Amino acid sequence: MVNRGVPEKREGTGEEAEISASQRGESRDYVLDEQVGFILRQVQQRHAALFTTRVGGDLTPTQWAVLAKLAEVGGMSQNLLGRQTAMDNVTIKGVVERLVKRGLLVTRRDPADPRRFSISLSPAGSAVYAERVGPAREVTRETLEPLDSEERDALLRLLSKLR
Amino acid sequence: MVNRGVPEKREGTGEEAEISASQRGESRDYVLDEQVGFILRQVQQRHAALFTTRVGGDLTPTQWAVLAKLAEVGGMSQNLLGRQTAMDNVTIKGVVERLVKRGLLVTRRDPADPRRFSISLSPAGSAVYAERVGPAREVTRETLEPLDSEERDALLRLLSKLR
DNA sequence: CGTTTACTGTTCGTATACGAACTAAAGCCG
DNA sequence: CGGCTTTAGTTCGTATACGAACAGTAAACG
Repeated sequence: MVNRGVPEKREGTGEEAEISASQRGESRDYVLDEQVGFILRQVQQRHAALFTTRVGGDLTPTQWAVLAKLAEVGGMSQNLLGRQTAMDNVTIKGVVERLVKRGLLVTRRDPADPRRFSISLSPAGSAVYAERVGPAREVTRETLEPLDSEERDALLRLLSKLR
Repeated sequence: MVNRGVPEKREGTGEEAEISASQRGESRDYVLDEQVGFILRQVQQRHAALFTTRVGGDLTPTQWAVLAKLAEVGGMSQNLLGRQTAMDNVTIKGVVERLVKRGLLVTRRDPADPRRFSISLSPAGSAVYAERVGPAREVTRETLEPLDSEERDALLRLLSKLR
């Protein structure tokens, strides 16, 4: 049903505004709703909404990722933490800053390398993690709820290939 | 106390981090890298990077979505456009605003309903769409490149269920 | 040893994304 | 008609996300 041949070609440039490209039929079928990037964005929006509902609006998915990673492997430098949680060094800085301000993280200068400082969970951070890891699992479960067990495995396998 | 045979490795940063929940074994296995939300975020990051490379940094995926939707179905109100492109009314406002400022969109008040105005592509907007729809297709192709044809269909089918 | 390169963290600017609260106008209904 | 609800669009505030450019230090290497 979907045209898969993909012969690339030609754009007529001199055109009138009101007649859309697809209406002229000159560009084969670029349907927004079928583009993987657009679908991905919507799935992530749904996930984020579930996260807010279940885990709570005072913790965002990115902030949770930081707490979870630190709970998982312990303290590490800010930049490494960013890499482990898929954030660039500007983003991780902001996230850490806000979590420190809320008392969930503690930072301390690394004596071996004065450029970096080690970041770890505070007792309050550990408590928040312990308290919300259940809801966080629920979010994962609910996100995948429309799929059966076999489909879930397949999806995670395929998505992981695209990371 | 649940002591499984899974040895949690410490990082060699030479510090005594808090004892993590997973190290205590009190929370069964919440591994960030296996959570669908975390994977989704990474896949979207990869897609966004490809988009910037291929389509160009002066157009974001969301801006492209607006152009593509308008090219597909023609003019419509701002809020409807937002719904069609999966943006809330605040986000779509900002996106439209920036595209109007760049001359890619035109707006005009709806005489039948003075609250709303109709948004459509300007000639310049149509030209930009025609010029970049090819690269945009490339982005979709490259994003899915790690998968074979069968896997791509499966992924899109599964993702669509989670929208 | 000193130079070059790489890494850590920073600030600045721009662009999504969304909750909350608001104005104004349309639609509905008794 | 008048009142209630819904919708279209706006403003404000906060939180990712990332490119670009920067300073300071570590590491590599000749």
